[in-house]
Amino acid sequence: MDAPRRTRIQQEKRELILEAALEVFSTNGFRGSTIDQIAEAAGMSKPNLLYYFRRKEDIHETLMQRLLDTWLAPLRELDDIGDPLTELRSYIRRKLEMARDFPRESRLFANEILQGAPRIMPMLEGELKTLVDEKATVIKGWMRAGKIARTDPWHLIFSIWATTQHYADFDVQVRAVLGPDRGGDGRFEDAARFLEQLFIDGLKPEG
Amino acid sequence: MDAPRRTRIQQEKRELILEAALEVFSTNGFRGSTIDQIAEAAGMSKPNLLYYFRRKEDIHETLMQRLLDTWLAPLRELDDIGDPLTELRSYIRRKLEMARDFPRESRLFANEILQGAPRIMPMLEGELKTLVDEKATVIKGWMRAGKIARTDPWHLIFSIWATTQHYADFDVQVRAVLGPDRGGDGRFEDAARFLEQLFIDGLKPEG
DNA sequence: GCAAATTTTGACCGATTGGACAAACGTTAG
DNA sequence: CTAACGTTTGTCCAATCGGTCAAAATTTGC
Repeated sequence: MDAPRRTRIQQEKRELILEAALEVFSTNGFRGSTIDQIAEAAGMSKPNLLYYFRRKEDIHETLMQRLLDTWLAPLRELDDIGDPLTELRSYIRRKLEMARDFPRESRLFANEILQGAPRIMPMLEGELKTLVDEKATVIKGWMRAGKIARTDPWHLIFSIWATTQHYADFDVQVRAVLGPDRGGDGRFEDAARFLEQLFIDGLKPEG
Repeated sequence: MDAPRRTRIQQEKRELILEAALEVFSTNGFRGSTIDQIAEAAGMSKPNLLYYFRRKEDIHETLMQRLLDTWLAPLRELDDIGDPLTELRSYIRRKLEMARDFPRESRLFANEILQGAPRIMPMLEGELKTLVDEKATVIKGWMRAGKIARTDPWHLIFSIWATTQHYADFDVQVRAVLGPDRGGDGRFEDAARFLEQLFIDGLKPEG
């Protein structure tokens, strides 16, 4: 690997650009975003931005690489030690917190997948699949031990991704449907309570 | 309302264009799609296409209007008659079938929401919110009657949307993770089985 | 303080884009 | 057959796009 060897200004400005690009890319998609938009959001001129990143794709690629690490962190933490139901509950909670705290990252990822994941397909089939398969084995162990109900571990993970990321990716729809009164900051706590109940007990009446 | 008064050729060609545009828009987003791409997919020249739809936005708008009707149909069908758990089960099944049979429509919708729903926001706050509120009342009735567990009806509906649409919107990721053997046509039946179990019984071990 | 290296800018370029337009071509009703 | 109408095409345009480049301004190392 090549040593970056970056100036102080380079480090700062690159961060500034990446922050601006995250904002722009996550709301307009890659092709829907222009270098001018990113440059303006970063408070600099287009040629100046291109001094730090020579191509538009380089910005997107750098953003993507950083994203993937933090994005998979919660799943990596899912561990065999501790009570299985508690482990799953806290995985759901962590994912929901990420949707709340990093909605732009979630949307950037969603945009990429929606468009067929042209730039991260190898990572999906490689690193991601390996990690999920590994965790699926852990979950299967819990099922064999009678700690949680027997079901499909892969689709379980999908459903956790889907329900939690929904609150970032479909945020405008969630807020529109909940309305001004219920769509405020409390919506994430409501979601957390609901998801816990759903994943643990399901919908069938008690008794 | 103005009478369309369309020729036979106009009807046919407009359908052809809309079909091509659905394909292109759903995979590239609005800004990521060009009139040339749509024209080529429809097998006609760009000026010819512009004879039937004067602006690119007109195509998208027409597509969106049609989409919304069919998109909300399953929720409209959710009815007070019949067994509540059965009703919910078949709502989930219908939504999953739509994800399987109309993935392009799902992605078109997801793209629009991801970008802040600039063109359908009034519909989300109006028609959609009204419908969801109405069905939430029905579900609340089921809870009061002890037919299903007490929980938040709105977030329940969100979670059904999220889990089912995930199989259309994140299809490439689902297939990449499941791999060639489990990612084939059977993945929807696996998903249906899993979701039914999740929503009815949850994950806690039987006993 | 000065020279070298780094950063910023304005002007510019070719390619692509959404769209206009008039002329050519086809279809249809009388 | 023909005139009116509907359809298709080639050409063109202005705006926007990603990106280049050399010169100016600034920072940095000594």
